[in-house]
Amino acid sequence: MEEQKNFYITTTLPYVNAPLHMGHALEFVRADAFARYKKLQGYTVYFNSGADEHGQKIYSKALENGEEPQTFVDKNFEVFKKQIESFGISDDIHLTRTTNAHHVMAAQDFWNRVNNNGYIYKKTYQAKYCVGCEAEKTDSELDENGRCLLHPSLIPEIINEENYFFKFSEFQEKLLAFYDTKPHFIIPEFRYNEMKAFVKNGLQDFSISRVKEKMPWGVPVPGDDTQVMYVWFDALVNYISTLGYPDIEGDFKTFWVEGSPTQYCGKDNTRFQSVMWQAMLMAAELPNSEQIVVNGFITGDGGVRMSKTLGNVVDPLAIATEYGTDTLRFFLLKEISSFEDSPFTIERFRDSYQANLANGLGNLTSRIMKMVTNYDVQYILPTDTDLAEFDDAVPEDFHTKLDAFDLKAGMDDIWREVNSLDWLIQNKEPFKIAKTDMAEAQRIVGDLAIRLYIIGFLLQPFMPKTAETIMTLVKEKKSPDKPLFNRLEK
RNA sequence: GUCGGCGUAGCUCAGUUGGUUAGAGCGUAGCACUCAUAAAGCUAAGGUCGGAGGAUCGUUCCCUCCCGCCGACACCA
Repeated sequence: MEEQKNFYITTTLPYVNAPLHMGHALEFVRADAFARYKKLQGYTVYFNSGADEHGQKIYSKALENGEEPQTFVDKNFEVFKKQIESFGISDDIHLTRTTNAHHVMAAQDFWNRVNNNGYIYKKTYQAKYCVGCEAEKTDSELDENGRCLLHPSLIPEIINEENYFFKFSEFQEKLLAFYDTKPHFIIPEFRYNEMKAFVKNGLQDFSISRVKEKMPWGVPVPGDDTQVMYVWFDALVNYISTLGYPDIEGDFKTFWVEGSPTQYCGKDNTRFQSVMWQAMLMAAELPNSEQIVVNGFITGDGGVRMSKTLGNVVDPLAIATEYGTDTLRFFLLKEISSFEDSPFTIERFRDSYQANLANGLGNLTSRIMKMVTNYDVQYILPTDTDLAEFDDAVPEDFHTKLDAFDLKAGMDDIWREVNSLDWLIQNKEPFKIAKTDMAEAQRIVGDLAIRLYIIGFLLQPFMPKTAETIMTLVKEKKSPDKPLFNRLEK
């Protein structure tokens, strides 16, 4: 019997107090494309995402709206589901909610496990609190004088409170040893180097709870009803609570232990996923993640940050609505750098759409399929199984690039194939040959149709609807009754 | 401040383990074709490879310095 191939992939869980932005879309679309790619390779895939629904920001926002926090997050979760639908995310995605009863139980179990192993203790935590913001501030949110950036006239209050702490400091050596065994644990490499440097600099214990009196909206700390968990022991545990943890048989075994757990995240999240979460897993004596893939940020023109003030924000939902889900996916996967910061502007988006989809892939499909129908071309298509093993059909290094999470490079390969088919038609001129030698024209067009089919096949993880449309047209020997991608007027 | 990275055609980026004319895609201009969404194809214009100095027979690619940009240096999902 063939060996069972399992694969687990997850995104980070967005906060659901605001609409998803382009960076979220990027993370969802990349993880989804990779999940689809693995499925095509015969893996049984568990694709996880969800919503982080606890914490101060959500609690405050709910109160502002005069709603119960649970009502507020319930409502937002529905909105969230609609939003990721417009990103073309696979139907079989598993969505974890951190307010879900099983997750709450799992977070508490995880806490107990770490606590029983002796890695949790209580001590005084000093937080800086800005009265103007009514929120705790981190050092990076304060200026060089220790003042809040938004309220520089106020001196932040120092709040002393008893919190539970995680003995992060005990994991420096273990983490470094773990990293030594995993040369590609964090992708790209320069992020890995940053994290190694961070760990080598020494680790300090971090606080993992808050006083319930001040912030009741969280998972209760087991055995202490005066405290709730802070984000780490709550949200991060979703990656395994979704798999049925604390049951460590079943899906947990299949996908976390044997499924090469792979986590996508934005670059601001690298440390949480690849250092803190890994130490937490070690403390719980559970297996570590297999790989952390770190995206860059999406910027406005010229690499500047997107902001309402600058008016350069591009809303992924608006793009999906106006141009289609696959077009949004296309741009994110083909034109946004796989690992570095990258600009998304409507002008770039439209330029790329026109060149690669309307004039490129869409037009190519029309011209080939029109000849197929006009010349009554016959051909035999490879089966999907053939294609999966038919290396000649796949651009060289295509799999190597995708396996290294360079999805953009894979897309570039596919478009090289699109361009070469356009070139072949112009170069061989089957439309001229058809006038004198129909058999030869049919042979040429038949080859083109098969190669177009392969493009459709390769495109499945990236642009699932378009891929299906192309494969169906070629299978049924039909020319499209309308353009796949309409040209844009200038 | 410490550590790391980057600066190559209008734009986004490849590349060179130093060696004759520096590449791609998009955009721009021209030619030409007709199967196609007036699309595709061909051709062309466009670069002192951030600046200065050094090592070398020779460097955009090595070394030093300078200028500019970015990231990490913890409690930010």
